[in-house]
Amino acid sequence: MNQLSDTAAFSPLYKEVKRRLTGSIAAGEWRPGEALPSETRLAQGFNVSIGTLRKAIDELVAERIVVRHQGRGTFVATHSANRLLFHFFHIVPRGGDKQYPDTATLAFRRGRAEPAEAAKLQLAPGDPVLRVRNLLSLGGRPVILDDLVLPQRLFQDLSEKILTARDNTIYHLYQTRYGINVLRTSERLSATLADAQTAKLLGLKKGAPLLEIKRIAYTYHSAPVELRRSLVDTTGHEYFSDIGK
Amino acid sequence: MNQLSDTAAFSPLYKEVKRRLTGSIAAGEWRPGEALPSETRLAQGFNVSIGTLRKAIDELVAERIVVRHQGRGTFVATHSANRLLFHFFHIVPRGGDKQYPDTATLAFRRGRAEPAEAAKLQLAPGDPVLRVRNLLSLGGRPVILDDLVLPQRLFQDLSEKILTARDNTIYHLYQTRYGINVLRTSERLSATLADAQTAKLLGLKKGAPLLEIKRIAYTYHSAPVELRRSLVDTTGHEYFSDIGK
DNA sequence: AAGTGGTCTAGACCACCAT
DNA sequence: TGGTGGTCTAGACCACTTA
Repeated sequence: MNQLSDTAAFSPLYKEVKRRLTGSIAAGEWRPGEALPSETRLAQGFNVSIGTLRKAIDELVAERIVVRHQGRGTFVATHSANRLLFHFFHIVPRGGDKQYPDTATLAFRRGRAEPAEAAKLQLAPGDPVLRVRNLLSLGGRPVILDDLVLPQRLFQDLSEKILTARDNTIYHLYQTRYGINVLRTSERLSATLADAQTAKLLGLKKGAPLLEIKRIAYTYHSAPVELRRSLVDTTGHEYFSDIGK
Repeated sequence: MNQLSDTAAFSPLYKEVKRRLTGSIAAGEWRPGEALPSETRLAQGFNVSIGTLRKAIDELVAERIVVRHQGRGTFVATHSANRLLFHFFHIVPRGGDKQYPDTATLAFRRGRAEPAEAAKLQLAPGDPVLRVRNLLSLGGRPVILDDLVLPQRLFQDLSEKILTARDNTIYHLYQTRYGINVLRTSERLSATLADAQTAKLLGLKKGAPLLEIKRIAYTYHSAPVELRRSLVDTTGHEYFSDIGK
């Protein structure tokens, strides 16, 4: 008796449940780190069986939108330092263990979106954006130069002070202060040569080989929220990527 | 009444079913492209409920070991050209669509595993290996130089003739001729500069920036089957990586 | 029409966590 | 001890493919 959804397009019941749950999370009904109601209660609330409710949550778990803890409950995923380190940060020492980067903000400016940037961020050309330049160090040595472009609209009151005062990752700041949860990234990598300015910042000679990473970060419903270009000195570090399983 | 597995270690019933299915597939009981028995029959065979059987297959699908087709059956996954293109081949034209590479084999030699290679391939140093050098072209221009190291033991009769006579991807050859199904890869990327020989092969100047990719390819049970080093001219192409969702 | 996978249900029991 | 998620069952019906 629940098979008929009120929308015109057909879709399985558990997809509809998943959509409503995602909507509630995106709307902030349960904040990151908070527990959802128990499966029994949610199933009753949606008027579906526990099996159907669980199938919906299975997919949210697979997409890392929520996390289950047996005996405790189901929680909205957060950007803990560990999650960043193991999920969105791909630079590791050659033959060593992962380590946390130290970030120094070199520049913070307001500007307007170039046409190419606007297209990637789904903005109109000329829309206001924030431009941030960070220098990341690993093991005390500068390794990564990051240039970020953020839609001003999504980060209303973000200032250099707020940015540098954070005591956690930048994605954690997006999440806690602006309710923006980065879930997915798309990256394009290539090799390039250091120009004079970049070489100086990274302590290299002009013309040294650098790994260039262009990233688009997305939140719920594949909405883009950040553009990032990284230049990496791969003398002592590498980018890793595991595909499958 | 099925809860008790005959092994000492506890594990859910569906994991045991999954393990047996993986074992049968790895043993060649059903070849790639062939259909498994229907879910009803499998459930009866394992003496479990259809739900439990489906949960086991769900995980095999997630790991791309099998593929389901509604109304037709469940099939052991194959390395179709499309699967390679969309799953294991990450070089795309800047701002263009994916295309298939043309491969030319430049060298085929027998040798012995260096210590570092042996460790990555889980061999003993000095074990016999095959060394293959391929030049891959996209849009008629050479873009990628590949150097492969393969354990001789896994590719008994592989010769330059067999390698170059293939009419499909190299992973398809592994699968059809040697029963080796590449499921997962682990890659490390860095930037480097072209030496004289590489520059000549790729039509570049010595010292041009190149993307270096070191890959280990794995089959069932995370057994390594191939070592690969790629040098990519990223003038007109990029490496892409999508994380999440 | 027959057979396959896909969805959904209702309920039992187990493993784990907090108290 | 009570509540949570995790596993397992048995069966009904739907959607899709093939003959």
